[in-house]
Amino acid sequence: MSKHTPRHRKGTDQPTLAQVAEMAGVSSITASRALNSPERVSDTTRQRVLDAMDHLGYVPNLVAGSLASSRSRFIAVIVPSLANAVFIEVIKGLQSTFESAGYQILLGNTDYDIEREHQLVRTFLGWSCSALVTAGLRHTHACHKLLKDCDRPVMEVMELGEALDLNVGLDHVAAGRTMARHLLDKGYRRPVYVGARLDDDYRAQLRYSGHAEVLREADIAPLVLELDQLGSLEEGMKGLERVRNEHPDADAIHFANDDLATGALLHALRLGMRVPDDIAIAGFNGLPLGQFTTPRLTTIQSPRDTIGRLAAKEVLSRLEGKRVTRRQHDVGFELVVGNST
Amino acid sequence: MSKHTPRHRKGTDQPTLAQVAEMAGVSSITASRALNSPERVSDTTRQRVLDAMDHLGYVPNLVAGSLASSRSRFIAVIVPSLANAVFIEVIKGLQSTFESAGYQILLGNTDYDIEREHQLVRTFLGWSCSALVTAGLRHTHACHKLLKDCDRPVMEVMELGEALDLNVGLDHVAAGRTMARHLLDKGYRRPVYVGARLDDDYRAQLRYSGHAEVLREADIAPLVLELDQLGSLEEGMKGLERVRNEHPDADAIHFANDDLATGALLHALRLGMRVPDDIAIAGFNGLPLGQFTTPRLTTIQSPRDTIGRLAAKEVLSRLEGKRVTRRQHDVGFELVVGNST
DNA sequence: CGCTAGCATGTTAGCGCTAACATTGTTGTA
DNA sequence: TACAACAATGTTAGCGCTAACATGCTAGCG
Repeated sequence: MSKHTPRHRKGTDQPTLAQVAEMAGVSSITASRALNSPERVSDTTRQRVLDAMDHLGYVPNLVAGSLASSRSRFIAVIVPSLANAVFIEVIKGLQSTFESAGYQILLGNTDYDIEREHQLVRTFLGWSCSALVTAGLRHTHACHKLLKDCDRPVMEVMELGEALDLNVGLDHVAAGRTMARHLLDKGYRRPVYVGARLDDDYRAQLRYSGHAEVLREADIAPLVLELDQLGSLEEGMKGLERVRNEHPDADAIHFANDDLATGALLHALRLGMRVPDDIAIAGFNGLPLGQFTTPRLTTIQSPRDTIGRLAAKEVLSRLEGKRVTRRQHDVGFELVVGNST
Repeated sequence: MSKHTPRHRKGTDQPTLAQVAEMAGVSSITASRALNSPERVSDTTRQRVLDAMDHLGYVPNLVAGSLASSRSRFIAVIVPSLANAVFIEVIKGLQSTFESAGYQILLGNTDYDIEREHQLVRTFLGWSCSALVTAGLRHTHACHKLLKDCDRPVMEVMELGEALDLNVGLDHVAAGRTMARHLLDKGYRRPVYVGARLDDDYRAQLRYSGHAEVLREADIAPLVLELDQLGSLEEGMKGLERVRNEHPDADAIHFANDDLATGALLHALRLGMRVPDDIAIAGFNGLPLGQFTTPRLTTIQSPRDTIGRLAAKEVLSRLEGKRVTRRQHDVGFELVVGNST
């Protein structure tokens, strides 16, 4: 015979919907509806409920709501780095669109580690996120499976290719080709591609492969040089130094991004080098920074804000149940010719 | 007489702990413990449970766990803007520290609107966040109350002052004074303070008040000029133009931040002006950008990464139940004299 | 050999909310 | 007048997990 000592759990001592409902003299489901589907409750009742909420300082417990409805208004956003302005701008685009649709962003940072991505995906799925947005098409096998089977919109951004579900980005190989062609057209014959951690930042590697392809077609052996830090002015400076030491006859540097390129450009000017006469410098991204230097940086403008906004818009259409016709969107890119090449 | 048609709810069709437990031949609480307090389960049992989880592709439902335990491992982080590198760096500092302690960051962006902050605080409390970190000491009355009564660590960062609970930041008035003094020491007598949206970015306003104070002590009437965009190179360029039109005799510009200052500096160089001879330029923040120009920008270095890390560390101590002795930490600042003043 | 301490595991009862179905009253219409 | 259609509200039963208490078993001790 078990004795029935009544158990007690702590909970938060916040007011609950039931208390609000009692105060307003309605059932708790009515109080719930007053908040979540106000059109299903009469005006007078709704007002009484809202007054009671105000009075008690009620804050809805979204965890409980989420469990009951098995929907959270979370969007998981997974990026490889916060140090790079590119991802920040994509996040901004995503955030403004999702927040105005009443979704909350759950931000995860992988530090360019796909194992970490897998872990983040698990966590976010555990929070019943409504959709996932992740940078890139490369995942661990397990993560790929998880994303494929998770039965909610999955958006892969930044690059185009064979995607799991939705895909917004640009063709990085083509971008690399475009810049390499520009350099050849301008008469440079000994360009060096300088990136950092290319195994991790494989989009930079894709751009390099486009670059190398064009050079080989012109019978020029491609040269590549790899740095340690992904995108900083400081590291760009080191990049310039290393090119001067290791490839003293180089006539152009094609940097993997604008941060590196601008760092090198400003350093070159400081050393009294003439850009582009002594050495030409090109970047990738089209950050404002590079457009404020003298000479202006030659770069490739990527529509980062557009990626964020478009990705969010497509995910929202899916969440609203609309049939999505196009799963893939190429946002393109634009060669911006400055005076540094 | 009610008929008892058995009801069915959908849920997610994901495997549950109960299924894992059944497969492993244990009760669900044991399966739960195998994950959350492994030291309370024997090695063999734990292994059987973990195998079953693997086999079923189990992903823990964190929403349910959170509801049951009324703890969420979320840290709410509220910043006024993502456009500003300063907040990004603070976020990075917070993120790396919290993530390695197993907490997930919930990011909110107020766009410098304290009503929006209030709304975000409500949402995040609704998610049972373990702690809140917010930028600044100014809140709506209702938000202040909510934060005061929410019974979890609240950390206010960026500026020092009368805080709700924990506080990590620096003295912006003193920073403004320091830069103004530097300008006077260097012999400038007609400096203009240039900021943007000072009512919203009230920390810039605080710096101005320090600046103005020092000028008045030297019997110089402070001048201020207000721009529309908070921090962009482009807007800094406009700032320089406006100063030239509206205060043609100005000999120095004290910008509210380095983005504006650097934009003005690069623009001045492009126009062929001599800096600091024709006009001196100073900033605030110590972004790498300003240290790469020629001349280097005079600015005030704020330890942004430290703010993030220290804030996270203090919050974690509190979450781990340690008695916190100091609620307030002044991270200080440092005048960095470049060649632009 | 009885007793206690402690470890491994189980039973029960919620956490606070909402889906699904049920009930009541009110209106329109043939 | 009867009845369908609908609008407003209520009842019940979970969502999947873990806190709190309960139990059984082994080891250690005088």
